[in-house]
Parts: sequence; structure tokens; C-alpha cells
Amino acid sequence: MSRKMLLIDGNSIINRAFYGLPDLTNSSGMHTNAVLGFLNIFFKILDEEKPDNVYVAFDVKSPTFRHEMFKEYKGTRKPMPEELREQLPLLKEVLHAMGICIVERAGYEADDILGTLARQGEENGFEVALLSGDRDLLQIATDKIKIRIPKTHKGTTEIFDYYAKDVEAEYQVTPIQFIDMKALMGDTSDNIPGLPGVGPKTAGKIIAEYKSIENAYDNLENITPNKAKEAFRDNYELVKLCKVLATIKTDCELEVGESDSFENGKLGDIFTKELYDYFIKLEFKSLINKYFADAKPENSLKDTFRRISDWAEADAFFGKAANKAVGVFFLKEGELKGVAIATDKETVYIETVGFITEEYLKGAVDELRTAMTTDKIYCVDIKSQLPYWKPERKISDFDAGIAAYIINPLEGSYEYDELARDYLGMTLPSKKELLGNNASEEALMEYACYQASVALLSGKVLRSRLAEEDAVWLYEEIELPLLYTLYNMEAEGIRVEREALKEYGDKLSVRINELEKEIYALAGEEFNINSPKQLGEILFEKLKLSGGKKTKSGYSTAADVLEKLAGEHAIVNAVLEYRQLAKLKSTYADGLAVFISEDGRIHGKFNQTITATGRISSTEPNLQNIPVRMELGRRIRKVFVPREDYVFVDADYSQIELRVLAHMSQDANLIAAYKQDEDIHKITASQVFHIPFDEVTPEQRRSAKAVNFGIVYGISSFGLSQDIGVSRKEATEYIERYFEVYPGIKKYLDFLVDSAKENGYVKTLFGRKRPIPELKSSNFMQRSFGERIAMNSPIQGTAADIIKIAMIRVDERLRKDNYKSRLLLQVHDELLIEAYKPEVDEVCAILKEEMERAAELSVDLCVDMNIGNDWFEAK
DNA sequence: CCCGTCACG
DNA sequence: ACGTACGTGACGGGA
Repeated sequence: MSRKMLLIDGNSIINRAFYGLPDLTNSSGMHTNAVLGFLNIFFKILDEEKPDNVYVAFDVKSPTFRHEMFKEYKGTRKPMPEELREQLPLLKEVLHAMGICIVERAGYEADDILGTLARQGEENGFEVALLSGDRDLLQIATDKIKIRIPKTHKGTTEIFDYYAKDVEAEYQVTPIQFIDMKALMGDTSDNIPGLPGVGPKTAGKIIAEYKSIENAYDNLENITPNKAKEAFRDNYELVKLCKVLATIKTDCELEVGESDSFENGKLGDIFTKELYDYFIKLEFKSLINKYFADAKPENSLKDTFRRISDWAEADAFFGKAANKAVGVFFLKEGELKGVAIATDKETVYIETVGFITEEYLKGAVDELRTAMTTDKIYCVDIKSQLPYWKPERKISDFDAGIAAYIINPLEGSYEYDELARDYLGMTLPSKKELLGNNASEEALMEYACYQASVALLSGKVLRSRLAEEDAVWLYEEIELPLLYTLYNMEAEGIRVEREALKEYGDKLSVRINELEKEIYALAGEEFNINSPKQLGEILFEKLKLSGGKKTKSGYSTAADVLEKLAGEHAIVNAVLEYRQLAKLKSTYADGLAVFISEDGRIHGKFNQTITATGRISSTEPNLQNIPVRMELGRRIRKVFVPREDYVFVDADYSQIELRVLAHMSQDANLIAAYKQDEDIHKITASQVFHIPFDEVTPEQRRSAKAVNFGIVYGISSFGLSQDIGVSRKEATEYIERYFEVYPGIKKYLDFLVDSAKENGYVKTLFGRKRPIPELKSSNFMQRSFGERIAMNSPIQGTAADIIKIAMIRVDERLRKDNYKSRLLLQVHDELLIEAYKPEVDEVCAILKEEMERAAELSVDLCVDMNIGNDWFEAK
């Protein structure tokens, strides 16, 4: 039986894979779709061919003989997108890890290498299979050389095979004649012009009849159609050149070895440890499952799980675990079912049964925690575990989820399975996969053990990562202590008057019904006003309001669009008011009501690992977006009330982000402006518009304020012009003048963008990092977005760091000094305290003091405070 | 489940 | 020429 050789056109196949698959990145932001696509087809072909040796050829970036012959050669070929370019070396590393022989030579294109190898293989008695997406290679097909061309049709890839006879069947020309045909047609992608009026059909016909361009030229007079004849005659020299260019060399001087994995005349094991490591790094889950099912470390992890149901055994275990690093997870399913504890050696699940009571388990874990002196208690999410711990901060506590968030805040979430993937290279079943709808006892235990063991194992990795990234301070002084403060705030909740909320909703309903009738009457029919689709049809088709398509799915009916149309039809204002009220009703009146607990309070969640910048977020419900800008909406704050004998104290930072910018940029003028202790936007207006401070008009102040905001967001003239309704040109002028007045700001923002491009991330004043993968994108929009992120994140993030510091100190001081007052809410630059009336003065002083001295900047941090009997009054 | 919309900083 | 402000979460509609 003859031996088999597989040749692969590396560039062509990775190109196909790149454009055929959706963009895909691993958690470090590496693009991986093209490599994955290549490997999928590679393994498929390998399986079909079972070759004895494999070569993958690549183009090298250097001129070839074709360039010398034809200087426009590939001159206008589209440049390779960065997302693909960066995957080429990656693919080569992966191939190398498999021991696959890569062939690339300066001066030769991949085609020539493939042609030569195929010919050599054939001469040495190999059956050759050549995989490429490029039909040019059909010219080297013989009865021993099979060209395999993948073609994607409706999402599925099919591979078409061509021996010489198949080329003839499809094109009516032999493989050699295929070159001549090609020479007549040209090749637009290589910038070789074809003959005018000669397409594949005509070219095929001519070559089928005359066999070669030379012979066709000799019979020029007989060529039809006439147009082709003339074109051929006038461009014969060019056609001859094209033929040379299109001819794949099969006699390159090539000495290639055999693949590393080539043993005893056969392709050996390509599924090496190195390959496995790459699969882990690239997060090729499907390939790992397919080819490394046995090698997975997660399989051995499970073997260390053990159930304890006997008290004496549990007690002995706790004795042994004392002062050793442990991972902990309390499992609750209705009631507390048990606790999983991971040590270096094993992970036990101790269930609540018999003498192992809930109290016993909590006490035993608390003892472990209290006695811990030299190591850490590891947990994936401490806040969720605090109901079972004493909710006091201990320096021995280690929260792996928070640490992972600090390392990279862009991950979707920080569940145990993701930590295992990112920091341990393990593919574990997610909670959902493991427990589904009704989980078995066994699955529950496994789940708890994964939580504990991943906390321990990934936690150790994350600890050293934090140190490497200089983020230990951020972790120990901000994020870790903050978690207890957030827990306290969640536990405390905020009182909401159910009846008052109901009344508010009922009032809205009355007006909503009126508006609904009015809108139907004006529209001449009933429709769903809440449907942008239906509303768009009514406004722009039936009522013929001006306005074109704006969104992907149809007309835009957003408020800023409708406001411009208000003069055209009375329905517009009715819709705007309807929208406003409908929002208040659904999201706030009805939406909040369902979250009021039996204690009459709403216990919303504060999430610490969501935002890209370091802010916290609020959910279930979101208490950070309660209306305030419009009077009607603002009234909903009247239903948020303090408990008996308490008042609300609300404090918010005055322009914290702009002050942070003044400090971080060290712009002398902006710092000086703040030292004046005057209206900052008015100062900006006076300086930017060159007018005396006292002559600044409200309009000019508004513009200056918008510019200040714009600067913080990563200024763009378009955005600014939209915001304040001036032309783009004027907006550009404002920005230019702003930068003239505050040159330090310009310098700083430029520095942020430059450093982000160089490092791939930006950092806050306290060292919080935000990676910006968008900056590497080949897409202009994406890259511009990345630049704005680079300008905004350090500012927004530093402000977030500062208020976090204040929150921790306020919360801890209130508790330590035994005040009854409590911190309830944070709204990015605002803190709300429920203050016991006798403590109000002291609480105000504490709050102001801790907020203002949370960070020492070149400008003062100023806090505005209000006291009230509800949140409306206190704001 | 995604989109458009809109509430907040 | 590209089509935009930065960061969130919740709702209703419509595939």
C-alpha cells in the first residue's frame, strides 16, 4: 500500500477560517476564531486521510520572483486585519506543538512550496492530498495528487476533491491548461487584469479548443467572439506574463525534513502535552473534550471529594484543618445542608445530620477563621457566605472572585467554573449544568466541593497574581473591606412605604389612561404605544411625520428624535408624556413594589464585580437609578423613608470626576480654578470664551458644563455637538479653546491614550486596571471607542475608588463607635445614611469628614449634604 | 434572548 | 469614510 502525504495551504485555510467564523476571544483578549477554524478542518482532514506525513506551507513576507516580473503584483491586495494577523504566529506555535512540519521560504509563495512538495511526493511514490481554498492549485492535480477544496454552503463546509480527471470534468481543460485559462482571465485579487470581455466561459472555450495561449495565438484569426480575439491580440504580451505568474513552481529548491511526530514511517502522536497547554490557553473547550478527555486535571480533582456524616469524623477533620489554608462553601437549599471544606489534600463535604448541626458547623468554621494566623480562608464569593459567618472583616479572608475581578474586570462573571477555567485550566461543569432543575444529593455535594476546592486552588494562584500586578493594596484596603460594608447595606435595606407607592402608581394610571385615549384618537386607531415598531409605523407612515430610518430594525422613536418632531403633530407630545409615565409606572411604581420585604424594606443587591471601571452596580432592584431629574419622577423618592426616630442624611461629592481629573492631570489652571472656590463651570466658561466672570450668561455656562462633561467622557466633537445642539464645527472650536486654556488636560488625555495603546490597559490612581482590547481592533469605530475608554476609565474609576474608601470608613466608624445610624445606599458619588435623630450632628460630621478626606488630592473634595424625612427632602 | 428605550451617576 | 459621547439595570415587545 502506498504511503500518504498531506499538504496544507496554511494561509489560505486560516483565511477561510477567519472569515467563516464569528469573532472569538479567550479571556485574555486573544482572538482565536481562525486558529480554531483551522484546527477543526485540519483534524477532520487528518482523520479522513490518515496520512504518513504532513506539511503546512505558509507565505513569507518577502518579495518573490513574481514581484520582480510584475511590479504591481499584489500591490493592492487588501491588508490582513490585525485580528487575523495576530493569529498566524499562534497557529504556527500550535502546529509546532503537534510536531507538524511547517514550510516557509523567503522568495517562494506557499503555492510554489506546495507544488514542489506535491511533485516530490508523487515522484517518491506518495499519494498526495493537498488542502487549499485556492483554485489556482488545481493546475497541479494528477491521478496521484488530489486537490481538496473546502466550500461553505449555508453554514456547512463540504470538501470537493479534484484529481486531474475531476478538473477536466468540471472545466473541460487539463490541469496544465488550467494555467492558460487563468492567464486569459487574469486574477483581480493579485491585481492582474484579465482580458476585457473574457470571463471563465470564454477562456475555457478558447483553451479547450487550442490547448494553450501560444497555440491560440497562432490561430488568432479563428478565435471567437470577435471582442475576445481583439483583446487577446492587443494584450498578448500581458497574457504571456500572466501565464508565467499563474504558473505554480514545482521545482523550488527545497529541502524539508519530516515532521517531528513522524515515527517509523508513520505520523505519530500529535496530541502532546504542549498541544493540550495551548488548548487550555486558547480555551478550546470542544477540542479538549474531544482529544484530551483523559488528560483533564478536573477528573482527578473530583477524586479528592469525600462526604462526612459522622460527628466524630467531622470534629477530627476540623482539628486537622486548623490554621491551614482552606476553601469554604456553605451549601443552602432552603435550609443549610452542609459545608464543603477544601484542604491541600482533600475536599470534604460535611452534611448537617445528627449531631452535626447547623450551629456546630457555623461554630467550627468560625473557629477556623478566628484562629487563622498564617494563611487564608478562601472563598469564591464571601458576601454570599456571610449569613453563615460572623460578618466581620478578617485579614485572613480571601475572596477569589473579587481578586479575579481586580486582575481583569472585563469577565462576564466570576463563578467557580470560570475561575477554574482561567486560573487552573480546568473545565468544570457550571452550577446550572450540575444542578439543573432538581439536583441529586450527590450533585449537590459535588457542587459544594467544587466551590470550596476551586476557591482554594484558584485563590492561591490569584494571591500571587495580585502581588505581581501591584494590586495587593487595592485588594486589602479597598475591595476586601468593602465587601462587608456592602453586605451590611444589603442586610439593612431601605424602608419603602407600600401604600404611598401604590397611590403614586394609581395616580400615574389615571393619567396614562387619559393619554392612551388621546393618542388613539389622534392616531385614528388603537395600537400598542409601547411597541417602538408599531409606534414608528403610526408616526412615520400613517401620520407621515418627517424622520428617516435610524435603527437596525426600523424607525427610531427615541425621545430626542420625537422632541424635534413636537411641532409637527399633537400626538408627539402625548407620546412623550405617555412614555415618561409608563416608565415610572412599570419600572418604579410596580417594579419596586415587588421587592418590599416583610420588614417593609427593600434589600437590593450591591454588586462588586460587574463594572469595567470599578464602580459598584445595584440590582434587584436597581436603587442607583431612582428618578431625580424630572419633578414628577423625583416624587417617587417620597416613598423612601427612614424608620421611626431616624432621618435621612444624604451627601454627594461635588464634581468628583472633574476634581479627580484636575489632580491626575496636574493641570495648573484647572487646579487654580478649583482653589478659587467659585462655580467651576462658570469659571470654565469665562476662560474658554474670554469674557469676565460676572458676564458669563447661563447659556455659556451650560456649554462650558457640557464641555467639562465631554472631557471626562473622552471628548468627541460629534458627541458634544449633539449634547448642546451646536454644529460640529463649533463643538470642535469649543474643544480646541478648552485645550488651549487647560493644556495640562490635553497632555494628560493624550498620555492616557498613548500608554493604553502601548500597555493595553489603563489604571486608576489606586492601581485598578482596565484592559482595553478595543484599541487593537482593525475597526475604526472600535478603536475610537477604545481611546475614549482610555480617557474616561482612570477618571471614573478613581472616583469609584475614592467613594469606596469613604464608605468603608463611614460604615466601620458607625459600627465601632456603636452608633445606631447606618449607611444604606451608594449612588456613585452619593451616600445615604439612615441617622438616629440624637446622632444626626455627629453622623453629618463623620460622613462629611470621611468623604472629604478619603483621598488627598491637589484640589479639595467637596461634599454637599442634606437632611430630610424622606429621600425627596434629603436630596 | 436581543433590541430599543429610558432611568441614574 | 467610518457614525460616536463614559458607566450601569430594567422594562416591554417581538422574534
